[in-house]
Amino acid sequence: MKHIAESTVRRLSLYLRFLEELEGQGRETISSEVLADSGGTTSAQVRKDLSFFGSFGKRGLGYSVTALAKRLREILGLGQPWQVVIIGAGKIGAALAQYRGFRARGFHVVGIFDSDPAKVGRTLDGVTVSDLAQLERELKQLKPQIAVLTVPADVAQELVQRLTKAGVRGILNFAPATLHAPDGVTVRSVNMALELEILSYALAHER
Amino acid sequence: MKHIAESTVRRLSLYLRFLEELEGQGRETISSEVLADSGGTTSAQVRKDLSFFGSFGKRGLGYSVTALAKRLREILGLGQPWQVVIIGAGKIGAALAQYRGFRARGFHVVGIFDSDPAKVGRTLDGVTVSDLAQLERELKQLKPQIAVLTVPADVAQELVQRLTKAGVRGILNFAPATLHAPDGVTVRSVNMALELEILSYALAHER
DNA sequence: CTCTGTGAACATCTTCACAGCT
DNA sequence: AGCTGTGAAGATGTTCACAGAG
Repeated sequence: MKHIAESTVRRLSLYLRFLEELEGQGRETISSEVLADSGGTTSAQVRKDLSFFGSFGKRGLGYSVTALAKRLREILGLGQPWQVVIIGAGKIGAALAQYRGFRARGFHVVGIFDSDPAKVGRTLDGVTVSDLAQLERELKQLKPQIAVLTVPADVAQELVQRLTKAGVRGILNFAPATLHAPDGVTVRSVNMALELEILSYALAHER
Repeated sequence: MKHIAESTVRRLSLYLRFLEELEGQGRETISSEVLADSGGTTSAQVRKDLSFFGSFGKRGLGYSVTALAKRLREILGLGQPWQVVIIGAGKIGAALAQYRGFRARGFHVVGIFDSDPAKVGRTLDGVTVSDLAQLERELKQLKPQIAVLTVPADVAQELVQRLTKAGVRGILNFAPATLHAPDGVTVRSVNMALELEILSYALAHER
């Protein structure tokens, strides 16, 4: 398969979110025009995005809401559930552990780890916080494909190594650090302070 | 000034983070090559990014760490502090209110609002949660330039209207919704579930 | 001789515009 | 007639490669 741009994948997720809303409303078909508005883009962009994966629409009619939603779930890899572990049970880690949006999308939090003895043993949304020292041992059982990193920046890279060695293939990083991972392991970083700085730039440069 | 790509602004933030680390270490100059490694990019990209704003380096030598850091702070609009209000004192709102990285960068949380009576009156990191019904009245005093939205998706757009009317010019949105704002108001969205879905796509399509 | 600054070449992403199904 | 699917054109972002300052 040809390489697909991240911006395309991001839009596919937005389309899916909107399609699921429409499914709930019992709507049967939708045009690229309406789908475009929901994601803040253009109808041509919608059609181009979808065309990379096949022809799902009917000319003169539009797309079947349920069929397209199903197809998008497959494309995005949401057909099967993913096992997720959260590393770091601080404020953000705890908030994510209890975030309903994850489970709703098929991301199951199966483990939470922290090195702080005061946090180990607590339960967050039905999952007990384990000692980070037991990470390798527990991952053998849990076999998560994805890890969410909410630890201080200075230990983040070290944890990428440990997680990778334990078989994790995707990491969502919230630490303000540039991380390196071996081939075959995908790392995405979300950096709240950086998002505010981009906003700051925009405000400072308004004419 | 010519329009600057978001990807460029994002990299400038990363360069600044690394430069501040170097400042702490007492290092005086740095080459585009080393700066590139820190942000996961190339030396040509670094020089191009900086060239949009002027010539800050010395050929044969590199860039002065302190001078470049100072210049980047100005460019990013971090010269003066920003007043920030957080709308929504749930898990994520509370976590952000207490996040050290914001204050360190000159983003001051001056107000937190929630509509839940159980949360109003609580204190988070020295700021008392106010009733959302009092938003307009309190914003007249606080005069924040930036708002962080951590509310349910179905009320997010309505709050964009209220905040915009009250003079807020930048919104960082954590609700899973596509928001529309009038000209002159910048909205950025961070969507955790969507980031996991992009990861899911990458894992599902590994060869 | 080193390392910046920058046009030019290249690659990638978006928009246009229209042929062709339904 | 309506709306998709898609090459081609256009816009935007990145890399190359080298002249030239220190």
